[in-house]
Amino acid sequence: MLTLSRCSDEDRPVSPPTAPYHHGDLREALIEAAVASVRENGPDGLALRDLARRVHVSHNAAYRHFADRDALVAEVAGRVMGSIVDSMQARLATVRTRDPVLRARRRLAATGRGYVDFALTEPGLFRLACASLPAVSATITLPGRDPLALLGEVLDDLVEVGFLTPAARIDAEVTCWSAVHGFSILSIDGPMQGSTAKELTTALDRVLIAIDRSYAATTGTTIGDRDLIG
Amino acid sequence: MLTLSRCSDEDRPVSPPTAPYHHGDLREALIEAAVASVRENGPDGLALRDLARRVHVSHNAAYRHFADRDALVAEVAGRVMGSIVDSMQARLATVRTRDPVLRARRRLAATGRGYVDFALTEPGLFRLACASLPAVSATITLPGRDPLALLGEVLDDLVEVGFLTPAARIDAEVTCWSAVHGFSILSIDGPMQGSTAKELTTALDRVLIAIDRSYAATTGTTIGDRDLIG
DNA sequence: CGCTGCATCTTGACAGTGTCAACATCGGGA
DNA sequence: TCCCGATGTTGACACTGTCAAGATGCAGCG
Repeated sequence: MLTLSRCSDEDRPVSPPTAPYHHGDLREALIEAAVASVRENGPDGLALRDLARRVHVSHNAAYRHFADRDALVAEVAGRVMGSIVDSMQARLATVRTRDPVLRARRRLAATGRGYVDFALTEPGLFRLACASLPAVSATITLPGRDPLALLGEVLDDLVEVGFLTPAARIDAEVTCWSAVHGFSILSIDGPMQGSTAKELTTALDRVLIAIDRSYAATTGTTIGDRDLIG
Repeated sequence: MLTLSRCSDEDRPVSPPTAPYHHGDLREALIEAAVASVRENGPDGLALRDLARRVHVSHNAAYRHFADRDALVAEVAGRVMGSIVDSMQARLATVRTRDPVLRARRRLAATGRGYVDFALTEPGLFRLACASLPAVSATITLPGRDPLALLGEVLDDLVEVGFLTPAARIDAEVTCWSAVHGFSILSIDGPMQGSTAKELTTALDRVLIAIDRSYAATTGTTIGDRDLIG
């Protein structure tokens, strides 16, 4: 084997045909490449030099657009947060119930389902978002792209329709987010990995029911355990 | 600055006085060094070569005791799990209540408090355990060293005293573990980082109360919201 | 007591990574 | 038109994990 012939560092940064010296939008291209890479190889597989190769640009070109590696992953993590919001909203859109109380309760459950949907569908990206959570929460999350904010709105509705006591509303984000986030982790990396989709669904139902029941107790609302399912 | 004078690779692996060629128990020394390193610099700061320097041994010596880096961190993560169990048990030991039902409920809360205690006290080690959760759950966790198993016992007690319905017992580990795990994450890396100890305590109380209330509802037990506090 | 086998540790090398400094190139405003 | 600043490139350095080969010392056997 030729020892030096394939030093990957010297990979031609010469672009494919018709590529100008200045890349069209290198910043965006790098982010997209990063998303693809994390999707395939998980957060640990992310390497600036590898991204540069994928985009046909020299290593170091990224430094014109990101201060360092962490800045890049923070940006990607921010986008992932946005995608999580999308996933939650997709589930929210499926709630058609008219009755205000039941509707609000089902919307809370839908929020959780959407969150877990994303974790199960994109485990690599989800792990990245978890691992770089400090960086993300340091960043100003764009309005409408923050899962916790969306959760907060749904919880507010729950108070408005009288299902949730204002006292119990305090720190409710923590409880709810914890439940679905923890469930996601256990599902993709913990003892529940390898479970069938059906098993996961019913387990998640139980978690969501537990939350619902907990809040019903604050106002003394009588509920049925299958209210949230269907 | 002298450019080459400090190539750290050539750091003398010559041991301090009185060190034999064969290290006494290199494996254990490496693990302890790893714990110290993670405690200081977090999971990402962990480097085999750095550990070797700390223990005054050449790089590569670790390979006689661990297949690769991942094996080392898996071992460390396993120990961390054990420490988490210790922390939970420390809290369990403080529950002195006689009344069986209230005792079982408080033991569940104590379990959660112990888990969060560890996360707040040792955020670096806690993050390592989270990040390498897949590796840990692949390993056979030693009996009595598994947080989930301990949680399971406490939950069984809750059924025995009639506070928790057998039906609600199903997947209860997931709900409970998710709640405290998620709370820990939010506290050390999420939007709650920077909160005072008091704020965190009352927030955790609310989470634990929500769980308690949820389970009380399954058997129709009437409870007071301050039962778990004090 | 001496020799030999083997687990343990060391040396040396290679590929890969992030990051800094210096240089090249292009496009748009004076 | 020219020049300057943004963008991209080249080259280097320190650091990492990991493999292959050699050195070393203990333990057990003759």
